[in-house]
Amino acid sequence: MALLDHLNSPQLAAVTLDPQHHALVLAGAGSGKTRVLTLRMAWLMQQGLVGPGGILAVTFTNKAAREMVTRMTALLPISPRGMWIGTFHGLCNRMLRAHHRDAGLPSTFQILDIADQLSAIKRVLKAHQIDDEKYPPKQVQRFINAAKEEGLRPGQTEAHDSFHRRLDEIYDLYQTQCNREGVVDFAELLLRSHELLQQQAAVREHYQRRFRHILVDEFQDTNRLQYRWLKLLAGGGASVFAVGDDDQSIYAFRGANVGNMSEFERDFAGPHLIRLEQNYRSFGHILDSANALIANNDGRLGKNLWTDRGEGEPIRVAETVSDAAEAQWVLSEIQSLVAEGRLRREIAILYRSNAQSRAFEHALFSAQVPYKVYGGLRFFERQEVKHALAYLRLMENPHDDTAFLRVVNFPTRGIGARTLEQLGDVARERGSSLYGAVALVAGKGGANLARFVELVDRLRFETTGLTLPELVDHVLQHSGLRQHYEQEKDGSDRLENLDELIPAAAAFIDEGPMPDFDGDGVIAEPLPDDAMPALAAFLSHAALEAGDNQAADGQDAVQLMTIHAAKGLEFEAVFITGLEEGLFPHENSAVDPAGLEEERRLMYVAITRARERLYLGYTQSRMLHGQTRYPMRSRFFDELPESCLKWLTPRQPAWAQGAEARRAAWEESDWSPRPRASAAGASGGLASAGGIMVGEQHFRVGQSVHHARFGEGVILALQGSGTQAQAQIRFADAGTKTLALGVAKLEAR
DNA sequence: GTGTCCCTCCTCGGC
DNA sequence: GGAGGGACAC
Repeated sequence: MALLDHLNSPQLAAVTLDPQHHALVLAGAGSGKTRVLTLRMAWLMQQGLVGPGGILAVTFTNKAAREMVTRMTALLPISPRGMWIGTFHGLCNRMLRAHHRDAGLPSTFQILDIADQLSAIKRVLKAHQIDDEKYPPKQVQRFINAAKEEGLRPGQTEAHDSFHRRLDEIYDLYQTQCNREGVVDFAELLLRSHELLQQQAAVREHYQRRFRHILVDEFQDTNRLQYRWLKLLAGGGASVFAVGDDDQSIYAFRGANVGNMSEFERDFAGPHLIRLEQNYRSFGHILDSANALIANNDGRLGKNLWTDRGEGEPIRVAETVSDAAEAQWVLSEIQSLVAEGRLRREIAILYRSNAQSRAFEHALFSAQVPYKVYGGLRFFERQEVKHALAYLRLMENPHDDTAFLRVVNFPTRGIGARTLEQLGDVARERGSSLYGAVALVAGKGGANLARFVELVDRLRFETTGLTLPELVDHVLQHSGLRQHYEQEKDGSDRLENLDELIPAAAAFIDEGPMPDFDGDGVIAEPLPDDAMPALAAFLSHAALEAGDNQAADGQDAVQLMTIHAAKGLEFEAVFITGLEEGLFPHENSAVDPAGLEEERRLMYVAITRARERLYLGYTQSRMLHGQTRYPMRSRFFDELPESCLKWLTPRQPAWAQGAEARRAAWEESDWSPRPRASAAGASGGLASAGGIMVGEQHFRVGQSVHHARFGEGVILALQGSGTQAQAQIRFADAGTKTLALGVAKLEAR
């Protein structure tokens, strides 16, 4: 059958697995994962084993979902309309819209993005006079989201001390506020949807009957709640086809639980485990390096990538004197690659943190090499766009206090902090929204508030019956936003973005009618056919899909991005830069073994992005937080097979690395490296990474230490010697401290 | 009520 | 080094 041509045998086994069986597909980088996933769906339908309505396919990003739909429709002449293919959040939103009453939500519920959520939390703290220094909003936000991702409601979190009991109370206050305002945050979409399925038998049974095949992409990135949601949906006998790679799990820091992979094996009674290990992307040296590196991690499910493409070029490594020099090196290599005829868009510069992009941008810009930086603010996250959306949200749901506060005095209309404080007090007393309390504020402030409410009501009234793009245009014009940015100096960029909302709305409408929330209409309620659902859907879209961060200009440009952003992508040539202790592995992650393993997986992801050429760079000195650091080269170099590497600069022994070595070299004005007495015996290998002796103790950068008061930490930098010796140490709980090694009692770990 | 300066803090980031 | 938030002057 044409559908199955050119598949290797594990791929074929996965695609044509008995439809009754569950499967866990361990799909290595570049092993044809997306192809297997889409072919599996196509095969099931082509064999008549399931119709489009019986499939639920879930991904993490909108991009991945779109790609799946595109590939699918290329394989089979079907409309993806009846199919549930989307992100976890997108699908949960769809379910909650259809069953909002059963889920206890207003039909007009709005979605808070992370920024909206943070401002909602700040309001909670303020309204209840909670000290925001003791309970920093960001920390409260992390606590709430982590609790929700574990499926925990207020009162159910582990409150073993007064601090956490208070956090739990704040969580409760926050949730009450969200419920009153009719808003849900991202984690709430998941949690509500899970509770809906759990508590409403009719809804649960409906979807369990409907979905016969559940497919999950990037399964290693699922959190506990997402896994429970899947389990609940599969509870009616559906087959689950989970595809993932434990070695590419790089999102534990935001709640991903790789443990779901082994749990899946248990819960689904030993599913068929299929390994896709043949790599169609990279040459041998690249894969050998990736395999050797990742072998240093414990508890892997186990997998070894191989290729029949041959060894290819060695991996080129360079040490440079500074971050600027590193950028110059990368630039000159890129110029040679381009001269050889490679496309710039096939070349990627990868880094651990966004701050590193500046040096590369500077070098590329000066040399007039086109480049594109990924990351940063995206369209729907821009201030001016969020302002416009806030007006739209208020028209849809006037009790959305977050939206209210964002624009109540923007553009300024004489409503200040004092007036808003009064308004807040009144609203709290009456338990109403800010909008609902406006009439009770007297005086000049009250009159201004009344004018604002009139404006919103008028906008709603005037736009009835308009199409979505017309509606948006009207609001931009009559809210005063457009005039505001016209008058503002340097406001032209913002004005452009603002106006871009109109075509964005038009494009949204063109993408097709609103998804029928549930095609069979048995449970879902029919929706009225006027502009309001379009607006509601558009607002969901804006929250769930923040849009591109930069318009694609079609120019052939070098790609700059973090390694996280590069996951899932591939390039002919890849530069992995800033391979230094403290940066990569990052100092915040090096304190515990789990963090270090995640850094190693990140390095694994970075290496496996390259098809033909791979370059590794590190530097002797780097500007970080406005300070110059003298880092050691990354420990990951010691985990790569020497036979795969080609050093473009001499490989310096480990003792010649780091601050102490630089200081010594400078003081002695002696650039011929030789071992120093303090590091005698150091001759390569992990344990010998330079450092200094203080009394009987030997310290080195990257070492884990214990301090009686500050707890566990890791040495970031060393300076001085003997009684003058100091160490900069990052402690897990106490932050970064500079300690005198002769005085501080440190235990080596 | 509004605008400006200074102080702080600092990974990775999709939905 | 640079963004964002709070304190303070107009």
